[in-house]
Amino acid sequence: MAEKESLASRFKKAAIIETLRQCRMFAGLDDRALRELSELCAIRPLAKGQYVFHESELSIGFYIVQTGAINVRRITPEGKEQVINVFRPFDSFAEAALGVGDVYPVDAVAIQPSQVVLVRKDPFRFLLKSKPDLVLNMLSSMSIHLKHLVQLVEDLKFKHIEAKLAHWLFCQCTDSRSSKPQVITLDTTKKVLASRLGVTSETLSRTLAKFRQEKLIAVTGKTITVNNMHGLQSYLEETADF
Amino acid sequence: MAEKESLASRFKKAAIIETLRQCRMFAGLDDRALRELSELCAIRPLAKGQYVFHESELSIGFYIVQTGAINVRRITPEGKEQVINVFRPFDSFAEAALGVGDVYPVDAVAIQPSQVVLVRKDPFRFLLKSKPDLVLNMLSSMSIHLKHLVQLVEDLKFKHIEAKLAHWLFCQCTDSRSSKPQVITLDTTKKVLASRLGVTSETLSRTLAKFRQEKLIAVTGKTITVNNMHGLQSYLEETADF
DNA sequence: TAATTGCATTGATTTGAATCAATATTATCC
DNA sequence: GGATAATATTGATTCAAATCAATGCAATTA
Repeated sequence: MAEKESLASRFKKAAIIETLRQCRMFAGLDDRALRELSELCAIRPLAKGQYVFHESELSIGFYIVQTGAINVRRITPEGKEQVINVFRPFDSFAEAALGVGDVYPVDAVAIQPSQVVLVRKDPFRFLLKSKPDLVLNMLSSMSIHLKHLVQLVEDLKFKHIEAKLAHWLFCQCTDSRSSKPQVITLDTTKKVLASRLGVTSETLSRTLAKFRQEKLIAVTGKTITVNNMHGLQSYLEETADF
Repeated sequence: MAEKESLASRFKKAAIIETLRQCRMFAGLDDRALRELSELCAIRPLAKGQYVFHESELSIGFYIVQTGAINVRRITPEGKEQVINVFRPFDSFAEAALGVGDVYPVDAVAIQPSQVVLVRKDPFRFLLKSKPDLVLNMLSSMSIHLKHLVQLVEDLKFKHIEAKLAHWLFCQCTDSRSSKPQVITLDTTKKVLASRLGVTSETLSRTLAKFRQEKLIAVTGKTITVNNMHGLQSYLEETADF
């Protein structure tokens, strides 16, 4: 009996650790840190329509969605606009509860049968206090993630595929000012890269061919050699149409 | 003379403390912590159109809006403006400057006469070590920022403008499942919304007109009333996975 | 080795959004 | 208030990328 419970408990803990690992806030932490963190977590199963918490309720921590979907209705401090956010697996919500403010300023309700992981506030705070390197890891990891997202947005916002690709290549190069050839190795298929740049694989293929013809790059399988970074940059400055 | 300066200085410090107190990142910190924090801050008054910092500029810290409004954006190679976000009083921006990156990845410019509080990077880093609550608030702020960016990417990744706009409207609604009309109030111009969705203002205008003709929405100035959320959702296609 | 499968390249055609352009409409400033 | 600028709508045209389609290539498996 006790053995069975222990087994179930261990299984739950593993599930919590996996959820934490996939959450943006904890991405990049090592297994030991995640295991320590999981000690202060709990799983809450929720029926459709069930509240995770109500507005003005005393906050006990923040949550990460494991399965299902949670609808959080916020009221911003200044304006009256009520912005809804639907949180899906591995999204965290109610992070504001981490502050010393002791009530939730929002409602959170499951719009599907769901499971959420509760990260208890006080033990979390205590853990951070005793593990300064954990803090630095989290901050730097989130900062890097933010940077990546900003860059992704930049790539997507370029109008022409030539600029998107040139910008992406530019950002992949370790030394973008160097005039020496730089070798980039794709860690995914070209299909995925195309998707990342927001174009079809055919269009990416054509653009790589174009750059190849202009001797700006050389492509062999999954390696791209940038021969003329300056030439590529001209696609960033002006999309001069000939 | 010295007394006058001291008086002005004390007044400024009080203003900084009040700004810090109202900023999400520092909400709930006690007066002593705020006073300590204010020691590493400075006030910068800005004329309309004046830059807080330029892209690629060496970062000296991050900022909190005190009064006015700051437009964080980048200028495309074609010389067009891409709005990342408009920050209003007590919003913080350029927190990414705290990470390893030592330059600002964007421009920040005052769109009204404004005042911002600069939080200097190096002394802040030092302070973090001794103030765990500071860390908690930073974590929550960054986590929320991440969520916003992820949503922006989602908007941009849709292929058709109809899907982008439908998705955006969907995310703005207080209750997306309700069949009752939902009212959304734009806090920016339609130009900015168009930029956010990655299209021209003309295209946004046409798409709003299209949705209006189909009786899905009603538009009056800066308010959009969603009459038929279900009809809008039919415009959502499959989301590209990356 | 041939056969299957998934990825990549290249061509022909279509289409959706950008651009160019003209005109409303709203907001801002003397 | 009226003048001026900024924003918004609508139309005609152009163009870049998607789509449709065929083929090539490389890796896995029998």
